[in-house]
Amino acid sequence: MNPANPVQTTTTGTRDRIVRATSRLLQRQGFEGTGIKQISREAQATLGSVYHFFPGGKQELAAEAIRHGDQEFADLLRAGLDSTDDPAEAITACTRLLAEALRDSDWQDGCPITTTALETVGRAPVIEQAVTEAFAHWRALVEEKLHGAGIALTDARELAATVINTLEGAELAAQVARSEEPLHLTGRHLARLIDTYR
Amino acid sequence: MNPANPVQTTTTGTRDRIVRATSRLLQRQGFEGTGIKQISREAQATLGSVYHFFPGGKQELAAEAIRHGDQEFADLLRAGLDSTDDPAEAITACTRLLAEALRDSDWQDGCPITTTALETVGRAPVIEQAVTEAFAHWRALVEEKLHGAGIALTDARELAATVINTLEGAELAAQVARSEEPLHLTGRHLARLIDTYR
DNA sequence: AGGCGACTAGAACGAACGCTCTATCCAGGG
DNA sequence: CCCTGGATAGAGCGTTCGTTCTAGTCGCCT
Repeated sequence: MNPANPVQTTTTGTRDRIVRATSRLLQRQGFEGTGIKQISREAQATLGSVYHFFPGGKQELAAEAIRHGDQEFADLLRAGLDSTDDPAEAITACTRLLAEALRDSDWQDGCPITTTALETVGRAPVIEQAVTEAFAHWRALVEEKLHGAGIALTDARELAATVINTLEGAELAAQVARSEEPLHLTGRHLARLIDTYR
Repeated sequence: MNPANPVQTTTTGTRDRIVRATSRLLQRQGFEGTGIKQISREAQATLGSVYHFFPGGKQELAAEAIRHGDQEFADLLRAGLDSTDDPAEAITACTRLLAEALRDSDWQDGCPITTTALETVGRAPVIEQAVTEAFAHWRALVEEKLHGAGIALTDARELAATVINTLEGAELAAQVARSEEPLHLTGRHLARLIDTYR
């Protein structure tokens, strides 16, 4: 319990496995379609462990998994945005990364939080909070890039919101159609839109 | 059974109530979150009636409900698109209608098919088929409008895809944020994008 | 009048759900 | 050496799930 001590590895190991497994399952089958027992099985943990770490039950666990997905998506976004100085090119780089990840997962891994967000909107405040924060987080990353490239702050903020929303929609379309095209197309259109602001 | 006869009212009444109730429930709570018993309760029908009209069970029923939602959304889209000749203005009219409908339902009724689409992608072919057709249907409506307004066919087709995808993303954002703003913002950005093609 | 098919009605099935509970394990401190 | 408390383990609770099944009602055709 000494805060100076390194965290014990077994504990964080189990908790972390549970969160990761939950995040992936929510991404692929949504909140209602994922059972706690399936999570514990997939995470190689027992039911007891799950409720030990998440006494708030499924909702608390899902909220934590959403935060994990938030970070995951933010990492991909950052990788795309940092790949070039040009803001329009940077967005198309993001769509390219998203398309690759989606294809490589056999069209299974779309946005890690959208399905759960839609299922629980207006009925699970703990989860909704995590979702709201994730979207704000992603918008902030894009906004910073656009503003840093010389776009006026208000324009950058508004564009960032549309960029994130459009990426969400394109990812959904790509997943349903099992095709990278909606994402690539969206990349081109977003780049064109951004270029009208310079 | 004479095809010239008017359809018997009671039969279509019950079937129709079941489809409508299913459509609304899928829109609000998704596929996994909606039970057949809840549907029969809400539709004022019995379990027997549900399985009588939809022997394929939950999936067949959901597919039919998706087709219903397809028509519903298409009607709204047409209303927006027909409200003016200018294609860019027409799209913002659509975002306005969507924002109103969402607000008036207390942020409950987003896109009627997205949640179910995400939950069942890659695991319920009957539903996926209906989803694919709905998206294609909506794209076609927008494409026709854009092409009719003088935009080249290829550009119109590509733009239509992005328009639909972006509307999906904006509706999701608006629902989560309980705000009309993402939709209005998207309307302005899409209009701007479309205007670059003229 | 009789029968037939469309439709309604809901009890019952096994399986799975989220969650609670008790029992056990085990490392670190007294 | 035992004690303590975090962590693991899984049986079992009551409920609901999707589906099946049998029984009954009703209107229409011959």
